[in-house]
Amino acid sequence: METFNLALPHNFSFQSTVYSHGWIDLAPFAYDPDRRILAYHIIDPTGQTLQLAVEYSDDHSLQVQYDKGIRSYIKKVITRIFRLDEDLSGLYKLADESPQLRWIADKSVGRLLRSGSLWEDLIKMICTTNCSWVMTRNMITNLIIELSPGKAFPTPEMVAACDESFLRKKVKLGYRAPYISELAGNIIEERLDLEAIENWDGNDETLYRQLLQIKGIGPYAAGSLLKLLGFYRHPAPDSWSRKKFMQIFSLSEVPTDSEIEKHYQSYASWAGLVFWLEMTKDWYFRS
DNA sequence: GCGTCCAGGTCTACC
DNA sequence: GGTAGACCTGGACGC
Repeated sequence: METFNLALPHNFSFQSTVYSHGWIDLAPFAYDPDRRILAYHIIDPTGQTLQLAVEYSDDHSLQVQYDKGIRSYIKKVITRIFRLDEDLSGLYKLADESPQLRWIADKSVGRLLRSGSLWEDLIKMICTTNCSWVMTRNMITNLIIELSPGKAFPTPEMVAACDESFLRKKVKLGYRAPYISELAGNIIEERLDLEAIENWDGNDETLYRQLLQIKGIGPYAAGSLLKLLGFYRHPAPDSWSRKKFMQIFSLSEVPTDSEIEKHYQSYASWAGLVFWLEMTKDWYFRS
């Protein structure tokens, strides 16, 4: 195994990023909470599967171990996963000005864990819709077991090569199979440019509408993907966070999405991230 | 053991 | 533009 260290932003928290949402629970991520090592597999552009292990180092850097591959590519992947190039100064300024939100800056939370690629994030997001978390986990695990011998998340080419009924029955994607099959085909045949989405520097509402054009991506999934792309305006609540909001604010019934949006609208471009952090605040105060 | 509900929603047809 | 019904699956729950 080879090793290198990656410098970190001063307000980076390894634990807060790892536990920022459910992605850590989905393969090919495998986290050892005792040793605090995050393992991950990814298929590089040459088609070989790389094995990575990431650990927080006391000198405030990430120690990255890898079995093979080009270091610059691995560095790019790790930077994407941990959001190392994300500028959250606006969020922390907002948090510093509010006693209610000060914990956000104190705990250095706000970096949402991502997969090694936007493609992987897209498929995982579709697999969170209209099902329990156990099913999401099973679908992602099945995709890897059935399609990718090296334990990494399969590429669009691997998915597009599969029969739709195989994806539906064997991988157990159910009615999501044609959506995911079509998405893989659109990427391969360059009808959908993931690079353009990944490097988006335009209006976030335009990007939101573009994401909604993808079959299987509705308001919840598009809003959640926007957060993973660094645009935090949309709360994009789901059934879990609606109930959590109801519990936190002692409401007698589940709030509507517009009620949630109204509650956070003063946070403007940070509204969606503040919403998610408030809903998950107890995660960061566990012993 | 069996039936029903619903989960980190979305799509389509219809009005 | 708003709404009803369908959609895979499997765990939880009531009976």
